[in-house]
Amino acid sequence: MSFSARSRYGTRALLELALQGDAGPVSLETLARNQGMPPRYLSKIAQDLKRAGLVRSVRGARGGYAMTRDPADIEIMDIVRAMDGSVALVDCVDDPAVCERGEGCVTRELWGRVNEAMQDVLKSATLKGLVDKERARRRAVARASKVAKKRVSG
Amino acid sequence: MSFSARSRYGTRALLELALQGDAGPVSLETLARNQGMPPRYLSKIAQDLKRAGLVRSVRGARGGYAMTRDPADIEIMDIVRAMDGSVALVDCVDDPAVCERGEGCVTRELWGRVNEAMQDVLKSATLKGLVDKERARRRAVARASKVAKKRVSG
DNA sequence: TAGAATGTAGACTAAAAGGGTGTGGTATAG
DNA sequence: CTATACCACACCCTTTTAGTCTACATTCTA
Repeated sequence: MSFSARSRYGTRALLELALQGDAGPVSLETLARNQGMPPRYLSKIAQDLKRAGLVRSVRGARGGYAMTRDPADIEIMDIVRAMDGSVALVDCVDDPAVCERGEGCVTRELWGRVNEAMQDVLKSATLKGLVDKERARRRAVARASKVAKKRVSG
Repeated sequence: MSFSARSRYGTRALLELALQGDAGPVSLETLARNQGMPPRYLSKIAQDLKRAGLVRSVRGARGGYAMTRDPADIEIMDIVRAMDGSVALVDCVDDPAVCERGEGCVTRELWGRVNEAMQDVLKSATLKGLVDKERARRRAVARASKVAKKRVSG
């Protein structure tokens, strides 16, 4: 029971893309380097993000990937779903037929509640939320290092 | 990202055990049969439940497994933890050292929130809760079938 | 006390999933 | 034309998962 590297990488790739703004497509190389991910693996992930319509690609020299929509309109849930296919902690939650125990199963109802709690967070968080937090964090870091320098030189 | 069979079996085993009440130990055979689980596999699971102190075992003829505490004092979280070791959706949530990105990672903070949401449900649900629901369900089923019979005969 | 019914221990295995690499393309800017 | 991208897809390795098998220890009951 854990998030796949796919989902985590996918989210970070999209985060990086959004951070880069609209200055033309960003290459896999850059995305991978900036976020510390295996470039070749990321290339597969990028394909899936593209298939899901979360990014578009530009081929050829100076190509790369770019956002297709406003980060505010991308729920993290969308990313996870694109990466892992489903976001169900237990199959029978989505598809009762999977289990002969069927509807009345009390444990299933429980897993369903857990599932829902998880998805609620995933749905309420957007890419924009991540971007804003990351920008704030970077500002804070920059400020702190300026203070540190001042202290050293002073 | 899904619950292991271990956790699900473990929970159902405990549920069945609690449903049986205090009429002496219940054998693996019975537990497995009543809940539709592979008996041999369940035997391993039962070992782990025992190691976690969630059940005790009685060896020899007419032996089996029995509860060690009030179902109201067993959180589903306890069971899942006993079965899967950890209940973290992503390692770095428990152990920051896992990831060189460290504290400031905004995605990590997000996974942490998801994790927490999930664990909240797992902690708030107790075995007693499951038992009560299952008893209620069975009563409802019994009532429905009585009505059906009446209708047929009447 | 024999033997049937039980749990205990741990090696073993088959299949799947997960994470990642490699190779040989195709498109496009300059 | 060529360097720089993406693209498709086969391949590989390791770990995990779910489950079985064998041999053994304990205890009830006849």
